[in-house]
Amino acid sequence: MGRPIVRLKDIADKTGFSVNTVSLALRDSPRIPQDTRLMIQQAAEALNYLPNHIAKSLVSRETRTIGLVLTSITNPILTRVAQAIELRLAERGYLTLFATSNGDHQDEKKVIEMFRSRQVDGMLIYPRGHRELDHIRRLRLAGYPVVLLVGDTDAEVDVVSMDARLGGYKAVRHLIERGHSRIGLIDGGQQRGNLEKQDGYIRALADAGIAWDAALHAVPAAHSVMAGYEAMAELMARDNGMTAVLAATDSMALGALRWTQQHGLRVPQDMAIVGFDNIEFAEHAATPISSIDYAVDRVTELAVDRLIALIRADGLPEVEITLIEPELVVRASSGGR
Amino acid sequence: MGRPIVRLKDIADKTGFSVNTVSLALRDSPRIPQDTRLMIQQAAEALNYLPNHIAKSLVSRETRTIGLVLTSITNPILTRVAQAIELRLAERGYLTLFATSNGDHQDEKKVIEMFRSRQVDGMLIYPRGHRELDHIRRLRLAGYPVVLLVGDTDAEVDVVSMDARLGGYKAVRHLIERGHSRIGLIDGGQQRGNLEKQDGYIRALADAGIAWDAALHAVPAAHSVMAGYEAMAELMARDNGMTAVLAATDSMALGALRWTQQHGLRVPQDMAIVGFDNIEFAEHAATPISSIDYAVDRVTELAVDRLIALIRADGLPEVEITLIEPELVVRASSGGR
DNA sequence: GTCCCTTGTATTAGCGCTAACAGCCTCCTA
DNA sequence: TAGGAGGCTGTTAGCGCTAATACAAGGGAC
Repeated sequence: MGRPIVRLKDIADKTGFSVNTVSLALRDSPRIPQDTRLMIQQAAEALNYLPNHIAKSLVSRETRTIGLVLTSITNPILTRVAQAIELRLAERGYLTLFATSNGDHQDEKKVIEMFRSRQVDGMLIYPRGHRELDHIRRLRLAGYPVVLLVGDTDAEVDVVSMDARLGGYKAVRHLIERGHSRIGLIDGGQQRGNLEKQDGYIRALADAGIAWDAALHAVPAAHSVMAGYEAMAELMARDNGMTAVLAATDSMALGALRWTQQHGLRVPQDMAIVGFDNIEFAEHAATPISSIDYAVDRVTELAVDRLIALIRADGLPEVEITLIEPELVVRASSGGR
Repeated sequence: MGRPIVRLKDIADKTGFSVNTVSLALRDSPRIPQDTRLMIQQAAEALNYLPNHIAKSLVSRETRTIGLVLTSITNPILTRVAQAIELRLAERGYLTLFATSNGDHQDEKKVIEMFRSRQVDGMLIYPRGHRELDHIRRLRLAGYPVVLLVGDTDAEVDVVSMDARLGGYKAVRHLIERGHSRIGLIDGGQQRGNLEKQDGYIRALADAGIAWDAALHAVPAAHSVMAGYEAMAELMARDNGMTAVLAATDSMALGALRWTQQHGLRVPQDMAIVGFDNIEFAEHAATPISSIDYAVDRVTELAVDRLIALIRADGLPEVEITLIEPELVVRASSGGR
């Protein structure tokens, strides 16, 4: 490869100053007179000098890099989150190292180790599950700035997240207000806030005096449109009197909608549908789908703010859990407009 | 933050060996006898040692990091590409530094400089446009491994990409075969392969003896569903006798479909629709949409292979342009099945 | 003219690691 | 028993940069 690497030394040789003087001049130190500074800066420009960030990091002990750990991105909302985070971090002068855990606990641990080895200044993590946060807690205790992008009040690590429980609650309450009492749940499995969604669902039902009914509960293997379609088929086959359904992601809600279309059900008259995340395709579906909005901007902004606050902090600040109240966007699929 | 950093020195102090011996032992050098090696490795484990990748990079002159430059991710296909790339690079021991250019030329340049400054081993770039590749060509000439993820045969830089021109050609030929001659084009502007798509469109028409008609051409500002919807409205308002439409992305195709639904047009009888990228939501739309498949797996695999080959290469290998022939997936929106 | 202070610069050390080399044993061979 | 060969480990230097310190020259105050 042999790239032509221009170092401070080369500028020093060219201008006749020492490496240290060049370093100071390029950093606009007042200790170097203006004339000298300009001359050195011009020489640097002429040589097309680019500072070696690696060497700088070794000295300064900060890389200005943060690690973003995601599970596999099947859910479109995660990509929006990732992009928004990258953008906000870039604004603050940080680059984003990116890795996916594939929803596997061992992989998640390995990825975090890699990031540590590369001396990232902090990490934003979508953990695989809520039950296994010990390794992340240890990270925090070791003084590593970490913010989880999903979590609960008992995480013992900083969290900035959409309040999925409240989202589930709001969605179901909305359906109950529209007169539904047999409300299905297409769940998302153990991953990423779905236990909270399920919990919100259960509480809203309970508050209305409606008991949990396993016959109304489906847990597909994936989060895809197809998974939603099949879950809907399964629920309908059970002949459970269902008149409304809540899906843990909009993709699955779209799958459910598709099933109703193909089987001659009218939405919302025969079947009301509510999804999660409020992705673009939910709004523009054949029947626009009501959805719990993810508030990507607020979540990512607060998460990045918090992470940078942790990086700048001295000691080990108190854990802060920020759950953002999500809005329900009512559309035709649940009788809106 | 003051994290407790364990260095080789700490292991050396604990075991009584020198730093160098420790370093060799941890790298399983045959020059260190087995017993010593084991003992040192255990000590390292006990201290929870993690090698400092930054320091290693400074010496080895490789960071095992590659930079991925994307335009803004509104197009869902880009996120799939990004994820697939991250995965393949991870398999080969590389981490992915991630940055978006926002479709701005200056930002693109700045991002590339940042990556250089951070000594990435190579870059994968979705350039903003095809007309401004000079800075990337210079990168290549300076010996930097670069692969473009979109491009044309005259790029003078390595390219691995879907053959968008051929995709456009195939889509239009398909529509012509189904009897259409007034075929609209909802274009994607100058960005990311859309000039090629347009060119394919024009050639297919020309081959069938049909002239280009500006009245059938719309160029929305974005790639969103809404943009497709509005472009469709604009095309229909022109009263141009259009019976089929090709959209440069599936998102826009979905917008076009939505317009037809709201205005009582039957698809495909009154209006055939074909999109690009074959995203999940195209397949499961109210009327499943025909689409040119992106072949994410092949593109990303070949791109990563090529990049790593360039990284390992000695000199400056010949430019290699790989355009992958895309398949047309015919669905109901253009009369399939 | 001495002293001190400022100004501008060079020198040195060190970040954590690797690579090249040097040195000291022990053991074998002639 | 001298001499060499190997095995094992330590020493030194250097990656490109920054920070601390040293130092030389010039200018003022007394």
